[in-house]
Amino acid sequence: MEFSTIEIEKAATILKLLGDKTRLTMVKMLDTNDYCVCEFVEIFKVSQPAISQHVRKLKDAGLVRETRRSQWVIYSLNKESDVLPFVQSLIDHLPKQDFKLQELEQQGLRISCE
Amino acid sequence: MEFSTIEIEKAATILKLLGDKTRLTMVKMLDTNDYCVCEFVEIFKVSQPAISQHVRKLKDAGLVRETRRSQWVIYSLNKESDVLPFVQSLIDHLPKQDFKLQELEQQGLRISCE
DNA sequence: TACTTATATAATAATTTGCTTATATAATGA
DNA sequence: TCATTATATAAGCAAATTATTATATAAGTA
Repeated sequence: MEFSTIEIEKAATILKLLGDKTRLTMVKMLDTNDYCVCEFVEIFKVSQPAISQHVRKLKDAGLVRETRRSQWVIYSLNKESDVLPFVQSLIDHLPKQDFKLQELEQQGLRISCE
Repeated sequence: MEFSTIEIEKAATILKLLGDKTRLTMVKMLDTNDYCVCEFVEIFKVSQPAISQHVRKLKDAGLVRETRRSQWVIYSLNKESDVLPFVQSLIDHLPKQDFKLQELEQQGLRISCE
């Protein structure tokens, strides 16, 4: 076997989670940068509660972590997730989403909370 | 880029399709053997129409092909699907399901339509 | 031809999903 | 303290999903 394997049931759960364009894009974006909720709101053109609900599902699956930095909550990929290798091999097939970050910057909407 | 990429939207559609334990298992099984509907019915403990509906979704996505051999309809992976590389890299992480075939054979339920 | 076996399709019901709006909580700053 | 900004949670609703049962179609066989 080439790779470490993951139980079919667990894999199906992850695939279902990522079988949504918004969440899949979020995970691909988080592969190269951290993002706060308000940035996702700008990018995905849906309501703030909708975004909160998506990131919550990712968090419940252990795929992302959240860190509060003053009034913002920053989301990042959880490098310690046991399913990350599986997820990583999957998102490696997706085109980079860096242009979304650049759009944010051009609109002056990138958060930098230092 | 290491791999050929697949559009995010297309990827999300495939992941949603495979985000179901039954369909994901089917695809993993079809990676090493062809199966007919009645065999899937035995294996998955759901009704025959439920199985037909699952394989239909896989077929609509171009992931499997069907061949009629006398009264049986045999399903196989469509080697020409443009998303097969993506799907393949994903199911490579799943444990082999050969034991299911062996169970079928032990119960005398393996179809051989020659 | 009539019966059996294998499969597909239609109709339907229960559950889940993904959004919305309204509201609560948490941190910041005047 | 009070207002503002960022985020989370709750409630409600429409659409999608996945199973079921009933029925249609297709092939094989007596």
